[in-house]
Amino acid sequence: MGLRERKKEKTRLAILDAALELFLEQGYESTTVEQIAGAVDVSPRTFFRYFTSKDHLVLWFHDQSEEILLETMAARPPDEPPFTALMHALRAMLADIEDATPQEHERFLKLRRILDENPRLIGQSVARGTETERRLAEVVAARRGVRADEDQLSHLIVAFAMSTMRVGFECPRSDGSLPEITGRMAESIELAERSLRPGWDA
Amino acid sequence: MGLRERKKEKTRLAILDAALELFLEQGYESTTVEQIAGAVDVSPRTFFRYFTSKDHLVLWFHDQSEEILLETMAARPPDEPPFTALMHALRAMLADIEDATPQEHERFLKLRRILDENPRLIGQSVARGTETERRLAEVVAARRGVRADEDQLSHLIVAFAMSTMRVGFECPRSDGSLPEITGRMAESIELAERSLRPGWDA
DNA sequence: ACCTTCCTGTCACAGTGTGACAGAAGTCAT
DNA sequence: ATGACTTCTGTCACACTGTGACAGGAAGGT
Repeated sequence: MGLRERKKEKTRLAILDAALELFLEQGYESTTVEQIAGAVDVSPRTFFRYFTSKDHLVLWFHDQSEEILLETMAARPPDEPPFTALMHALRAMLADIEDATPQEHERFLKLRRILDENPRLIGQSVARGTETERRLAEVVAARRGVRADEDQLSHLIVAFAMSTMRVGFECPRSDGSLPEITGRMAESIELAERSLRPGWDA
Repeated sequence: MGLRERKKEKTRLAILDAALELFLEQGYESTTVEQIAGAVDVSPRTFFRYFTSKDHLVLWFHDQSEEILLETMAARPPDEPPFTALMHALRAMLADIEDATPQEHERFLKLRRILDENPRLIGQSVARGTETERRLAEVVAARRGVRADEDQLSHLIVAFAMSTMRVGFECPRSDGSLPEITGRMAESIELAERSLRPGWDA
C-alpha cells in the first residue's frame, strides 16, 4: 500500500473522528462542515471529496455492514434457505463488530450515541438501507431461482431480515455498552427465527 | 369552514399538483422550488410555509396513511392479536386509497411514478416511516401490556407489518394501474400472514 | 530529474431552508 | 360599513450544503 493511500485513509479517519467529537459536543445540526474541515486543517471542498455529504459521515458504518452482509451471503451454501442465510450474515456482522479494535469500538459507540440523539439520522440510515435491501433481494432471488422483479417473497424475506437487524440495533433501554448492544441484536435475531413458520422462505 | 381555510387548502393542492407535474416533466432534482412557486404564483418563501421541504411534497401521502393506520388501530378490539390488528389497518389504508376521488387517484399514481424514478425519495419515504413505526410500537406495546422501551417483540411486530406494506407498495413489474398496485399490496399482506407462526405476536 | 497521475485548495455558484419585518387580506365585533 | 384584530403573504437578508472548473503541488514510476 503506497504512501498516498495510507495518507488518504488517515485523513478519512481524522475527519470522521473530528466530526463525531464535534457532533457530541455541540450537536449534529449546529456543527458545520466548515468547522469539521477546520478541525483537521482541510478545506471544506476536500471534506466533500472524502464524504459525499454530512450525513454520509454517519452512514459510514452502514456501508461497511452492507459489505459484510453481501460477502457472507455469497459464501453461504447455495441450498441453504435464504432467511437462514441472512440470519447467518447478521451474526457475521455482529462478530465483525465484536472483533474490531478498541478504537473502532469507540467510534461505533460514539456513532450510536449521535444516532440516538438525532432521530432524523436514524431515518437517513434506514433510507440507505433500502439500497442494501435491493441488492440483497437480487441475491435471495437468485438463490430461489426466480427474478427479483417478479417475486414478492424474495423482497419480503430481505425486508424481514433487515427489520430484525434494525430492531436489535435500536436496542431499547441500553446503558450504551457494547456487550449490551450486541446482546440485544443477538436476542432480536433469535426472536425473529422463532416467529416465522418453518420453511416459509423455501 | 371559513374562506381562509378553503383558500389555504386550495393553494396547498395547487402547489402539490404543479410540483408533481413539473417533476414528471423535467425530473425531481432539476425542478427548483422557485419554479414550483412560480407555477402557482406564490413566493418561494410561501412554498416553505405549506411544505417544510421539497421532499415533504412527496411524503405527503405518507402522512395521510399514518393517520389512517393509527385511527384503525385505535378502533380495533383491544384483545385482538397486534399483528392481526396491524394487517387490518393496512387493509383499511388500501380501502381508503381505492375509495378516493379520481383526482386523488391521479395524484397517487403520479406520485408513484415519481417515486419509481427517484430511488432517493423511496429512501426518504422509508425514513419518515421510522417515526410512524415508533408511534405504532407504542400502541402495540400498550395492547400487549408492556412498555415499548422494554419489549423488542413489539418493535418487531410493527417492523414486520411496515415491511409488508413497503414490499407491496414497491410492486414489481407493475403496469402502473391502480388496481394492480392495490392488488399487489393485498397479495403481500396475505403472504406475510401465511409466513408467520400462529400466535407469534401474543 | 522527468513526466504522469492524483490530490488539494481556491473561487464561483446554484439551491435549500430560515428569521425578521411590513403590508395585504380575512375575520369578527359593533 | 368601519373599526380593530388576527393570520397569511412577499420581500429582503442570510447561513449552509453540495458541485463544477481550474491551477498548483505532492506522490508514483521511469
